[in-house]
Amino acid sequence: MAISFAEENYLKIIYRLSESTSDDISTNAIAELTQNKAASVTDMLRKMSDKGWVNYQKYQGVRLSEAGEKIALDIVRKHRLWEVFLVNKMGFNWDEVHEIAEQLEHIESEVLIDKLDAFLDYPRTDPHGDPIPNKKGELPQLGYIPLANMPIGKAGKLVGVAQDSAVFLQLLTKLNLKLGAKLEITEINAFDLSVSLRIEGNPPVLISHEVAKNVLIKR
Amino acid sequence: MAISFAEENYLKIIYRLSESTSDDISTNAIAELTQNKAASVTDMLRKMSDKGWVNYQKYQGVRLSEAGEKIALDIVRKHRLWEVFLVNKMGFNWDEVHEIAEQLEHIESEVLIDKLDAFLDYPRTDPHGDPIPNKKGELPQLGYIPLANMPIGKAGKLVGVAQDSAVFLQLLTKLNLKLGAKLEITEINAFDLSVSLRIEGNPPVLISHEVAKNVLIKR
DNA sequence: AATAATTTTTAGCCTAGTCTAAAAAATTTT
DNA sequence: AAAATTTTTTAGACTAGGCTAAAAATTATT
Repeated sequence: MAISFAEENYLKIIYRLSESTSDDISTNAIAELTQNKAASVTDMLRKMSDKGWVNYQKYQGVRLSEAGEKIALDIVRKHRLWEVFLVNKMGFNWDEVHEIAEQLEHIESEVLIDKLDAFLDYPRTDPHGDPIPNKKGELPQLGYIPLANMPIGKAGKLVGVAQDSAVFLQLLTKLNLKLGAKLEITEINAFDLSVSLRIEGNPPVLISHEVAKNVLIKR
Repeated sequence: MAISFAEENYLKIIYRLSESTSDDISTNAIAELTQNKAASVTDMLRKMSDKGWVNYQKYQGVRLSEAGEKIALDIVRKHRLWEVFLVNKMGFNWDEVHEIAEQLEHIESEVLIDKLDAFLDYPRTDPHGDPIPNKKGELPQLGYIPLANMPIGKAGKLVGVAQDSAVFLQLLTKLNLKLGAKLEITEINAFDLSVSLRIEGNPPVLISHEVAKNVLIKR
């Protein structure tokens, strides 16, 4: 019973949504990211629940089962490794690779992925700074995450940046974002993923998703 | 109106069948290679005819239209470039790459293929010696083809080999296959693609598909 | 040329994955 | 706590791409 593209996509998206919350994931949230209607999502969740990949109670939302998480991590691993390939070997910019990696992540060959991993010299993060799970589905312990991935309401400390272009660092200075600063996300705007950020207890300021992706924090 | 995986597969298979004959391609031949039933093939041919990719007259077989051949050549180009990648960069053996390339050939990104082509240093043939079409769908003029691709009943002259391992060359000697020999395929066995070969007018001898792939001939 | 065998097509059915419209449940507002 | 709103599910329909069984056309054999 092989897994279909559609099923892989659902699992990946539920995983992504689970990264930034410990709540159950809602039908609507999934519908938005898969670009399907809520009714279609309900259908699919029921089927995937029957297969044991998710735990789903109607009207209550869904979360990945152990088996489902394993599959999702494998897809994420493939996606991120291909992104490294596209940027490091094929010369794409890091903002051009997502759509292509969305396709490549569905290629089925464990040995290919092992060889690709070796060819890329066993990278620990993708070009956006996101960690790459290993074969067993374990995430490398980086000691930091991108600010953009920090759950709303939790505090973290700025420990580094994923980029060191002059313009980026100048912007951080202007925003008063310095190493060691205590940060807390108060809101993420769905429209552009811009982040409302409280710095050292001051009133929140707005920063772009782009900036939030490149600021590294420790919980 | 994007093209589907299934449609790409049909076009590729019709192209492959057209390579070794100038007759129309039969429903049954396509059914065998696509692993579908003849009835399903008929359905699909009707649909692809409506889209203008093939010229199809019921009971008369099918051939690619100009548009269909362009698409088929593009898929063949992608398939063969990915095979070069798998062998030259990822360290696969040339007999392990077909299934993976079958998947990779459906990845949609023109710029990726351009970059891959450059990364591989613009190869003219794939690891099996088959020519790689360029962006415009033109096949490089190699001056030879693998014996395995020679139509039944046509004569050719041995002009080279695609491999130079000792065991392979020893086998050629044993078979009395030497440079300049006049060759003619009398039969191809569907079971293992082994080839019944007449050498210099002598009674036919049997050689494996593996050997036939690595013997290069000029028509 | 008639019959037999083979190939191809038609007709009707099935599954996966999607949709819309309406109903039901949960949540928010008054 | 009742009403209004939002979210989710159900019911029924659609398309792509398959299938089987039977009918029709083509090809081969007597």
